[in-house]
Amino acid sequence: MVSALQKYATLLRQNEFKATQPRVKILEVLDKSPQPLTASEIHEKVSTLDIDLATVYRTLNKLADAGVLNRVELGDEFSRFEYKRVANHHHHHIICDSCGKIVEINLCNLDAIASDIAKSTGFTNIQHQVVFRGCCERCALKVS
Amino acid sequence: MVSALQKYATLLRQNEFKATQPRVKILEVLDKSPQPLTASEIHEKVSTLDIDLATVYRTLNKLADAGVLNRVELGDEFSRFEYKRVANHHHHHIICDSCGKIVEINLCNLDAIASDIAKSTGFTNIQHQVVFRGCCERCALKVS
DNA sequence: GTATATGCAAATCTTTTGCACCCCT
DNA sequence: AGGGGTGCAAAAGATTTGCATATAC
Repeated sequence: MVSALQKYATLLRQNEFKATQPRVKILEVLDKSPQPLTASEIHEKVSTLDIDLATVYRTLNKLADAGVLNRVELGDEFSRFEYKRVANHHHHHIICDSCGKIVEINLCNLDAIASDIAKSTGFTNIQHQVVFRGCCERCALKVS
Repeated sequence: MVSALQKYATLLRQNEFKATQPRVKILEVLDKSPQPLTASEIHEKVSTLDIDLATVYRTLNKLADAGVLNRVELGDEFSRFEYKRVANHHHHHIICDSCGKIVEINLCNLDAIASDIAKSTGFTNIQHQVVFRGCCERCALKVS
């Protein structure tokens, strides 16, 4: 228990942040979540500590800027955040249009396309961001 | 001049909308724009007619739902809209991180990936949405 | 004439910010 | 002790909505 929280405190100090209770708790919640979470979802999950929503936002922004978290945009009005488990591990997500479930996708062959785009548009330093949407297995059963 | 506006009026009536002045003007602005526009950008461009921003939003949402416009999400806080020139013409966009310029991308080989994802995740009916970001030629010159 | 669309104002929702106080280090 | 971090409240910015009036058909 204590050692688990130490892990987050150490991670914070390594990135020149003070290891405060709100930050440790937020990291714990994100580490344990199987999918990226919105600020509001995180705020609910840490409600036992009465952490202010503004603190959640400030923490998420700072940790994402420092590279401790990934900021995930899925094309709706929310920014989501996920614990970065492997440094720079490149992946994408698929979100269920019906229930909002999000699953990680590890296939990606867009780098070849990027060089074609560079050639045709003159853009350089091309990054990409992909979101898949669909209907998850559970929701497919409900509908039919 | 009149015939050009007739084109939008006809398009509106074909989709069971009344051909009002605000709607015709909004369609004209989007048709003439080389890139997708935000509600606020459209509102500025139609400022000669004193169209309310709420009307712009309502028009954009209805026309996008009806399939007359494409709703474009580029991972920032704005929804953008583009005139649909060819029915269901599938494409993506690249946006310059420096000046915000948006260019259309017509390459897309993600359909093959979609079937792999279906196999590994159980999701069905998979759509995708891709945003490329980079530095456009003009901005690359400025920086160097 | 009637249903629909618009303008105006107010509300909603996510996210940010100012400021006084608190607590890591 | 000192400076960053937090809570609280208010603000900001995109988008939506209620309602009375205006307009297309």
